[in-house]
Amino acid sequence: MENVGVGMQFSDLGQTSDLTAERCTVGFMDLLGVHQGISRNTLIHPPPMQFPATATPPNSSYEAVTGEEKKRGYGESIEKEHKRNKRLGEQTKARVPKVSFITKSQINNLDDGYKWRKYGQKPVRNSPFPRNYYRCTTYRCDVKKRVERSFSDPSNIITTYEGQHTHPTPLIMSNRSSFVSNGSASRSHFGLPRLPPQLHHRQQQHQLSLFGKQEKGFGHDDDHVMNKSRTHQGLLDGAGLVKDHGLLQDVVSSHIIKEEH
DNA sequence: CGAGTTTGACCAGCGC
DNA sequence: GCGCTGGTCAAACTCG
Repeated sequence: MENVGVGMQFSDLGQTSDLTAERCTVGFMDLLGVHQGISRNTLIHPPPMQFPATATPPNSSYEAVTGEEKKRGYGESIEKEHKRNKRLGEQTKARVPKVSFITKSQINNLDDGYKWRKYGQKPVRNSPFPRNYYRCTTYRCDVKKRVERSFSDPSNIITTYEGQHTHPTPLIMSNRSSFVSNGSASRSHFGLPRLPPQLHHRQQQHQLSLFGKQEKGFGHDDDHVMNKSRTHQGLLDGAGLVKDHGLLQDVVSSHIIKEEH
């Protein structure tokens, strides 16, 4: 598992301080109110699922850009976006929570437990990879996300979520027994990516590594699924909710690079 | 047939 | 004013 160092700048109410990646992770978890069942080695989960559907996002803003990205101009684009958002924010007085993070993955469209509908695609300046625009398909939920592949490191997926879900994740809404008792429960119930066959095995191994070493040694795919189900039960709290909010599976290595409100 | 994707067109904001 | 760019729309298309 890769754990790229993150040079993070955390600014909250005017205070700015440098944080290590570890501190950053913990801090983010604090912000999200997630403390239990996550080891320090656990990678950051995609944020939108961290926010309870009705919760107010953390009242702070920070940005974290990997040194590499900053060197190569990504930080600059964020600055521009900051300016733009500031402008728009001043105009509208209704700034939407916006969270960006980098995910290391071979696939573009990670299944984070929500249903997304693609509504646009644009070529990115100075990048061979297009930017994709998605919108939550749930009725009256206006959350959007942008997904683009990092030009500096094509294995990095830059995802930006905008807004807050007005509903629980489908993962949470689903009946616990339906996927605990049924080994063939759909991947979406677990928030697992529906992978193309050629990527399936690789990604699955990647994901399994997130659940601990006890997963090693299960060679058969069905065993993978079944044991993954069991492992997931370990991630379920008493109410049948997933402690990792259904995201852990999606993140091979992700780093929050920005959040703003 | 419904849901999702693709893709060209359109619009607004910004910089020059 | 004009061109560029990011974001969105919507018709056509694909897929299950």
